[in-house]
Amino acid sequence: MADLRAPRGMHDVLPEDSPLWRHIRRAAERTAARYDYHEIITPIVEDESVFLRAVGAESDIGSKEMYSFEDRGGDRLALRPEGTAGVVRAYVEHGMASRPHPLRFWYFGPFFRYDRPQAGRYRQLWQFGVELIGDPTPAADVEVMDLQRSFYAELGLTDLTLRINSIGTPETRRRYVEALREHLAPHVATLSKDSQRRFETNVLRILDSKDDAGHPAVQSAPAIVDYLDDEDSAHFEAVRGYLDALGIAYTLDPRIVRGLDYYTRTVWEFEPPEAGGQSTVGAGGRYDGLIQLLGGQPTPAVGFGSGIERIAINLRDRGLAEAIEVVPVDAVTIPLGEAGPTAALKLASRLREAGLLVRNGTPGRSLKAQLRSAGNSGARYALILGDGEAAEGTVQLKPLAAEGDQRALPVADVPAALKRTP
RNA sequence: GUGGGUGUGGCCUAGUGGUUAAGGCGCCAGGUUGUGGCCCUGGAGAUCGGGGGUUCAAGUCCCCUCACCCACCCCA
Repeated sequence: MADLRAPRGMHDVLPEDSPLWRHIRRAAERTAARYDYHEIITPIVEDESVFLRAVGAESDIGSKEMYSFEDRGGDRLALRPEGTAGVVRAYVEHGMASRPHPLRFWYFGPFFRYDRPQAGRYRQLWQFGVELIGDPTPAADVEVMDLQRSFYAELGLTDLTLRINSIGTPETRRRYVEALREHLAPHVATLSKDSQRRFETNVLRILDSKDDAGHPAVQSAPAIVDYLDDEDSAHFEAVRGYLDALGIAYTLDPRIVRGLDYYTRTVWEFEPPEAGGQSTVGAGGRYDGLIQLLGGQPTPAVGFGSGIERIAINLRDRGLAEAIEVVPVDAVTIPLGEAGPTAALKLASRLREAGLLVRNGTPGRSLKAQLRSAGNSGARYALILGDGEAAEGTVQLKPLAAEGDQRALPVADVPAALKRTP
């Protein structure tokens, strides 16, 4: 066992895993472009207060899952635990309020949460997310949901279920929490230990409890949608109408409550059909209060974040990861003798300028060893260059994964011979 | 933070308390001087996660610890 290893909960993406990641990233880029979203790249580190104000110092993320530290100048900084706060900070800092609204952003990058690792949960995780800022209409919520749906569909994940809920305003939640507490109070003693704890700390979470899912008091609990005011109700109604019009299937789930403080009104999650532990692939919601919270003008906004690792897990589970195309090597040079290495270097360079994908062989190894390694690389051709070939300006073109017989040909003719036939 | 499971070369695995820890995959080399894939031969590579203990003897039993996996919790 190596004594040096990646930090706990953090993973290397090895070259053999990269094609899958690139595949996902490209799907994200293409989807965002189709909806006219623009990439924003914010620092991986922010002032700690950016996150504390956004996610709430009381939330788990804010209170115990942040990688916070003091830099040499004494500033309190933190590795970003999520994407929205940084985007909103940039929006406010750069005075984007004066740009024509709405504004559409997307991001793709690593995030950090100090949490105990398990399946689908990592201390460094990657997310693709979008933010639509300055559009208060229900159509904006649905545009973002539809973008997310389209992203998954492009990857072949067409069986995810969309669950939605509305959690209204902070005021709605306050009233609802009160009602919920009142409803559950007589039954606290019969709930699980975790739920008893949550009764004090975070009542909403009881609705999410695995242990108490079948508990009569939990099943008969009031739903937050019944506590929405007229405007929030109308908004949610409209969201559902648009989803229906688009033919996007969804289920109402009154148990989606959210750990982050900044969400308002519509919240949603995409989950695989056989939902297990860390199964949510991506989740989003409206956050009409956040921009003001971070020092901007009151501005409505909506967005989602989606975990790349969880997407990768789902693609692998469904056998969708193998189908990803890897561009094959066109040729491998095989230098032999005294003059081979120079000739190989020159030919390889020339072929690459012609747009071909060429691996240069390692001088000094036997022909047999070089051919073996060339064959394993999946290359279409081997280009054998020894003293004889160098002297007469030719090369032995040997098909490996391609059709045909080996033949000698002038170096100048190689680019044409290697041209891929479509 | 809580609970359960698992740690043997790069990977997968074998190994009733008893010589130098075995095999497969992979890697390297060779099977005559320049021709891959199949086959054959050889080689490199493991202080059996780490530390303590029991024993004449520990990969094997006990304790501690670390890591990974899984679940809770939490979250996207």
